[in-house]
Amino acid sequence: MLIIGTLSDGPVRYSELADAIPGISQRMLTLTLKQLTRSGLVARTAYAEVPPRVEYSLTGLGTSLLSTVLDLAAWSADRHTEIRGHQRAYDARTAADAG
Amino acid sequence: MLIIGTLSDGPVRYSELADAIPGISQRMLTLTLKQLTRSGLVARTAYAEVPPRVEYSLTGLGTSLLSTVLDLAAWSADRHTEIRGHQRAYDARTAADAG
DNA sequence: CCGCATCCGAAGCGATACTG
DNA sequence: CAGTATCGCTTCGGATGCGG
Repeated sequence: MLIIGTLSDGPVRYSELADAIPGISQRMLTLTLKQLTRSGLVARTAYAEVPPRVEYSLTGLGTSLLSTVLDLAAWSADRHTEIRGHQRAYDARTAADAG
Repeated sequence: MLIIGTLSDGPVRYSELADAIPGISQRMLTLTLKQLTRSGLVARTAYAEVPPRVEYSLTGLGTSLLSTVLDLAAWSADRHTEIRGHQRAYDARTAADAG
């Protein structure tokens, strides 16, 4: 989902994806990009240059998923604080039960 | 996501969720329900009966995510065959490269 | 010089057995 | 019925090496 969202503005390089999605491991990024490419949501373009460059972009199929993903991202951003509050309250309640 | 979608029609029992989501393990179902409850998306209601009964339902916060989740489910159902085709083509190409 | 395959210890999962 | 505790195996993250 985060990868799809990051590709919304056009082609993005591998290292730019890694920077745009903090916390993702190199392994997971490579693996997920491979799955997305395999499923036809993302296109991979390698340029035979020095230094080497690989760009990933959304296909038509990938773009058809974009609006839903952006909806989800907006929902997540809007409710993030509220959800955090619920989690803190829940954890406090759980800690109280444990003590 | 599948849990949210399953709860769209009203309260659902634990075992009904397990039946509605084939392939999910007991562990993952319990763990995910706990996370959703902790985040305030799902409410857990236990009835002191024999046999015991526990119902899970969407909160207001959970319901606010429902439309996006249903969009995603619809997209998934619509594009499923197309995506499978891409995967098969990709695998055939990969196998050819390997051989 | 970037992108990514590979190796290793650690964490997570699914299946099973068991409890209130 | 609705979970929790345990075990074996898969998968993950981080470090390293190499092809293009």
